[in-house]
Amino acid sequence: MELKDYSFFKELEEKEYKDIAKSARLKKFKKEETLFMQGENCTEVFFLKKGQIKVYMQPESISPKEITLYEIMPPEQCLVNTLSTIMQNETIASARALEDCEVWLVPREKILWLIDNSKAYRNFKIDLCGKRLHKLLEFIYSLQFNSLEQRLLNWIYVQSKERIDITHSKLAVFLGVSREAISKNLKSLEKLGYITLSRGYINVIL
Amino acid sequence: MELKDYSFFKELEEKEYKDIAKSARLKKFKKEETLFMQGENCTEVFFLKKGQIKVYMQPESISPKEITLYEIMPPEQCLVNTLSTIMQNETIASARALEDCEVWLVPREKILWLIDNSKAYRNFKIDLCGKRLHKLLEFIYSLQFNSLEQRLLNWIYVQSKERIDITHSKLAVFLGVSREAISKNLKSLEKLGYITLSRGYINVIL
DNA sequence: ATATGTATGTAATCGAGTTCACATAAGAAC
DNA sequence: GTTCTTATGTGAACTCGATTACATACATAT
Repeated sequence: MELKDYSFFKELEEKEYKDIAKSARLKKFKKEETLFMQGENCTEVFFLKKGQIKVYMQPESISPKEITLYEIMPPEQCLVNTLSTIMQNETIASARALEDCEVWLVPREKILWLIDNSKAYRNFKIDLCGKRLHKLLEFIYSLQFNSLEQRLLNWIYVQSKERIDITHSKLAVFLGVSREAISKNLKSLEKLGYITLSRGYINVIL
Repeated sequence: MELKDYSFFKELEEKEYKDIAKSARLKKFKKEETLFMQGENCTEVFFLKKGQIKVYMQPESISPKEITLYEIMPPEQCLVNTLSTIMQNETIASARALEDCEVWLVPREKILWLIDNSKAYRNFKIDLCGKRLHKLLEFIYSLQFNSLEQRLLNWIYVQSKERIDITHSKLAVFLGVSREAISKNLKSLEKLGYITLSRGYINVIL
């Protein structure tokens, strides 16, 4: 996906778009590389060209634990990154490349200009913000009220694939629980007839 | 707090402000009354004149359980309410008056107009959004990584009062846990020397 | 001062997830 | 094939909070 393909640029005049495009720098991130860390202050907004990133939090203590807040692919943008950039404060979450990524970095001033001058960009951001907030609240809801079994089942259905390639280990990190708890609950979902399990993937029974 | 006291109105021309003020209707909510329920679609944005409201989620099943997402007082606005109004979708949370409230309801069109025409309002909303998101992520963090004892201690310090008037029961509903768990953990914080407990209030030891 | 309602303390039991410690199984590499 | 690595299964002990069921303490009204 090219920079000009972001819907809101269509509304801009050629000159204005060029100005923004010129200010953007393209950066590549290898799989597993960090885009930003919690505690850092973002100074540019990411426009994903290629790849997929995930945004997560880790406990203060050094530990392999983490919990995934959300994952992003083009043409989505990261709300945490945008708000940290605009507000010039520290992010509370981190972002990591899930695969090799290419990203345009657009500096803060251009984003501020876009917000003030592009209705399309404003709408894009409001929409982003609305959807992200909704999903974060759903996330809080599930942490608070759903059993792990229910969270797993939701996760499986959200994938909307018949075959999901993932190990129990990775799923455990994703959901922020132990691997054993994942194995046990998946087994129980298998007994209930929702899925069948194999090494490295899950088959969803429709 | 009067409608005209909201900072972003100062930037508007008299005529523009009058137009918005005219469209707003003042509504009173008694303590405990519901401002909106999860599943509803907000059509107006709340401008709190007086009082305090809380935004919370409840499980689907009928139960007295709930978890508080945040509380609001003038001149804050509710992000969930704003986004539901703008995006015309269902809220995933509910709001209730913590005390007798007075609220101006400003219709959707005026909010859209403000976003497009008032830089001050935009900044107000971006700021609101940034702060709220930050707190929601902190909230997710504490649900995921902190023990109840730690969450309690954080809550106590956030109050930044020497004497906090609250019952264990209300605190339990607020944090979405059982009253017994609150009593036990408060007792343990008392033994650790952080607080002293009395009927109806907590004294924080500085 | 006594009665009443509400707040708080506490103990027993249960359930869900963690941690630790292995056992076993499936692929990949040799 | 055999070996090695990684994924999965499983059990035991443990922790934390939920639930249930009371006991007790405090505050106010009468």
